[in-house]
Amino acid sequence: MPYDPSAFPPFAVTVDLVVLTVRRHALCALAVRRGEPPFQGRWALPGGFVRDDEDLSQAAARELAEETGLRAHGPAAPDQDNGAHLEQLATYGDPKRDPRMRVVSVAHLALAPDLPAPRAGGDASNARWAPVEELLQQGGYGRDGEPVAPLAFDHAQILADGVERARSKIEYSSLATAFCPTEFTVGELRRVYEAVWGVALDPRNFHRKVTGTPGFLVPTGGTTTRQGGRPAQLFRAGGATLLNPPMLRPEV
Amino acid sequence: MPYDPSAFPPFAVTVDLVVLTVRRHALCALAVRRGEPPFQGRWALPGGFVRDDEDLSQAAARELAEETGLRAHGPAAPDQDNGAHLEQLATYGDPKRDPRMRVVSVAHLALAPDLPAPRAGGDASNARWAPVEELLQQGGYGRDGEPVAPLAFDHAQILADGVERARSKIEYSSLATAFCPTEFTVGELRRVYEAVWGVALDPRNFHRKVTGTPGFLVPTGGTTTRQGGRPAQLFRAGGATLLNPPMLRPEV
DNA sequence: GATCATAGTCGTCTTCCTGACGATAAACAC
DNA sequence: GTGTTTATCGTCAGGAAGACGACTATGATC
Repeated sequence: MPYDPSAFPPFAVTVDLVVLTVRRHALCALAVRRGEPPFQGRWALPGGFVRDDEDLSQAAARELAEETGLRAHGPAAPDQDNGAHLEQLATYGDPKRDPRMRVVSVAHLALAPDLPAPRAGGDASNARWAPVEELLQQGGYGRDGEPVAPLAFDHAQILADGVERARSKIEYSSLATAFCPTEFTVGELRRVYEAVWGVALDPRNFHRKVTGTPGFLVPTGGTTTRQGGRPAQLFRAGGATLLNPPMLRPEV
Repeated sequence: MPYDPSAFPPFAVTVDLVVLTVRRHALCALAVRRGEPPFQGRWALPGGFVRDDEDLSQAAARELAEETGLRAHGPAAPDQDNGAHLEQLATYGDPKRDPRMRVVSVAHLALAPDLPAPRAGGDASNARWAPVEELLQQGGYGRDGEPVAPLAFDHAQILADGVERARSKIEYSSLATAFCPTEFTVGELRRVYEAVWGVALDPRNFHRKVTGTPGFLVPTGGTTTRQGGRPAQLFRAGGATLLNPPMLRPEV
């Protein structure tokens, strides 16, 4: 693949990942600790260089597998396996976003169920699920009272954009099911919405809405009591990807 | 800005523009004729290399100004001047999308009122507004009976994605006003929706909807009869950017 | 084992929004 | 004036959502 380097400025192209999940009623993102400068020791989004023969989505899927072990499927594919939803988010190319050189980062958004434990090259201390609220508060203090350093590079902005994308997209699509295991209850799905939006939803109206939307949920016949209380029906994600009319996010 | 070329594969980064407008009741996109290989003589989306000191949005705004003379304003800025709306669309990086070398293109979407005549370096024959329907039909025949060559590179895909973005975004935002001049009537705005969606809307329900949504339209006090018939009130775009509840796109 | 707490599920009622469509208003062409 | 075109207001029925009451089926507690 010959080219004339004088004809255009050379760029490094990376993919960065906003991997979201819901743990303990909170929206969490995967963060990895940087092992080398710049921003050594700081938390950052997982990511890496795009290889010479890779498409952008391939690179993102590869990084996702390396960091979490999750297989990815695109926005169009159904939620058959236990993989994560993966889609392109946006591209960030400020000339000064990386002090070393000109780097353009194609950010991707991944939504995963709670199950997997993070693994960054097998070193658990260098990867963690952190509440997005905690990752986004600049210069504040975490739950343990330790001062919180902001994310490396422009990753706070990328994370914020990814969270906003997720928040708006579960309104009009069935994407919230990507946060759930293969089989789940209406209540578990509702808790996903509540965690992502940070609001409380009326269980009765929510139940009516999701069970009344054709193609959204398919009953599996089983029930579970894992949430306590009366046994709940188990559902699988249906074929519908678009919700019409959408799920309404409460105002304030 | 030193870097080690062996540490990562070098990429060329370009911006491509999907510039949409509404002319004669049809959604049209700006196309330029390629003057050199590959795809010499074929129509393509305007675009170019990102410069070494430019942000991506700056590069897109520069290309837009070069091709159309339009000033751009971002998604957040109000529609004060006569500029065009400009936002990032998506990034395309298939390893084989450009036969010469590895090129990653950050596509942007611009929405402009009808006014400007295209100018590609002053040569009008090398730039034109074409109905998107015509640009997207692969291997068909245009209105003049001439065979239509598909757009260069993956630009048909990019254009299709841009059109889809515009179609969905005018549902829940006030973005349709970006297709209108500073002052416009309800009927003109309705014709924008009809052209972008390719459907007919009920004038009475549309009028009730847009005038009843707070912050969407601000009456200027003037009237016009430029559409014929009874004089219509003139409006300016209001401060509201999000439409809640959204404008509903008819099914079928 | 009765009681309680918890979560799930079904209904009702009111309100808001939309789609369908009738009716009137104000310009222009002839 | 008559007809045509576009704008604007009004009415009505149907659907969806928010608020909330009521009942059900578990496990936990006394």
